[in-house]
Amino acid sequence: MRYRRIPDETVRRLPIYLRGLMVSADHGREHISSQALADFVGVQSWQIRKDFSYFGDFGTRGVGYHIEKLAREIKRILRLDVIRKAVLVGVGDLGSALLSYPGFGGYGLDIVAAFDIDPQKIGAVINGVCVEDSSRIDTLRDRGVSLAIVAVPRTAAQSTIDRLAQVGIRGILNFAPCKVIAPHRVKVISLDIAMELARLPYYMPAGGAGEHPLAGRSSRHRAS
Amino acid sequence: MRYRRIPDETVRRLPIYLRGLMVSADHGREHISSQALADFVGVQSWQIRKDFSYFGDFGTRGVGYHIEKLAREIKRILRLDVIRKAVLVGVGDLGSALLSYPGFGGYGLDIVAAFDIDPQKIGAVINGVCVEDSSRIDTLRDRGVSLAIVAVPRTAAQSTIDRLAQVGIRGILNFAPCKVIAPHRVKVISLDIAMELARLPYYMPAGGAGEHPLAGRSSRHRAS
DNA sequence: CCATGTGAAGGTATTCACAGCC
DNA sequence: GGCTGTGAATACCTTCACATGG
Repeated sequence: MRYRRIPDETVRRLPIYLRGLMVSADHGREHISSQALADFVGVQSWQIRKDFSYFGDFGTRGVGYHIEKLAREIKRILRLDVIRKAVLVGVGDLGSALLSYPGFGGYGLDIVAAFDIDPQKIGAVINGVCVEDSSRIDTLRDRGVSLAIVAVPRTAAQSTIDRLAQVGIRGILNFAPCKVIAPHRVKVISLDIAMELARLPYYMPAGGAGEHPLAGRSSRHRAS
Repeated sequence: MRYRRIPDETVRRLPIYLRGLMVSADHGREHISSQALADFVGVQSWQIRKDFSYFGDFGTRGVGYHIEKLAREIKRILRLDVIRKAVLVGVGDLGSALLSYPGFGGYGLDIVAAFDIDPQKIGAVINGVCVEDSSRIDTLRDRGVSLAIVAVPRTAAQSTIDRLAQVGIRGILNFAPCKVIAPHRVKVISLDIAMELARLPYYMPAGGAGEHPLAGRSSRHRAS
């Protein structure tokens, strides 16, 4: 059935499929079955078919999915079919690493500017991007940027996000380990690296010292 | 009711509560209500109470939760009640940033070693940790390390994880953008930064160019 | 009274099994 | 024969409403 609402969990998996398809496309094959893609990306084949079923029929029965076409379609759905400009705020260790991070290009994401309040850092050029003073965030209004990555200390996160929201940024990836709020028109996704690592010990099978008896090995959902 | 299985989604939120409690403890208060904690961490109050209900009665009706006691209890459940040693493999830009990342300590996580194959990097000291040759991963067997962070290129991820599994690592946080497999006794959580950023455009309310009509503003689950 | 803890209801996502089509 | 697409069944999680206890 076409055009049901796409579940959030499906949206979460679409980039995984896209990543797999982009790598898979290099292998020279033209079509791929849900089973083959499943093996490649680590999701069950029926889950893949179900996910794809939410937005029409891309597959050919008996053949599989046309890799190129499917990748294009997923990009369209995720709105990754245009180059999108992003900026980085907070050029600390993590921020610098993100500026040099090669993975964004594959999704059509392009970091075009970086900001920091530290005079020592302003003027530095990292991976072709010049670090500007944070006060110049205001100039973003006219630069056609829709995305921002926030890698500032916790105490500066909320004010940074307020500022970005004011100048028309519409999506923010936040690395600061705290709750932040933004206007409805701005979507924020938060990523707390330490928290992810902190989740690991719970799932590690017993084997060290005193262990509690609760941890179920269940996890149907997102294994990671 | 005590001792039902703890839902995965609850486990995912426990570190959020812990983070909030640790910050909140500094404010001098001794007790906190589910409502106050809810406002602070950005989760609904009944969700918090439900989550806590899976592992016994920590609260006092009419008063709230004892911050110190609750934090200790959450740490115990997440098995963060001991200092855990972690290692980093892959000292590139991201790896270096992670070595300097100050957030792990709060959860009792301590990065005690780092590995890379690049001779240029071996011997360097970052944040008090000396970079060793990757061949020395084998020496981990006797160093009492249970966690590893993998920040190597995609092509090296699987072999790195195989190696870590062999020497007794039991939990891995993987930053390489690909599917990886590990023995059952090893829990892997994967984090693909570019993929998170790629998820943003889908959720950004219309306002630019041609937009598709599907994006529901639903998202009951994890807003981020 | 105030705030917790929890059955019950409601909603969402996963999993199955197979009809339908190439 | 092989593979997709999907209703139905199942499992899980969220949300509500209120009994229960300090």
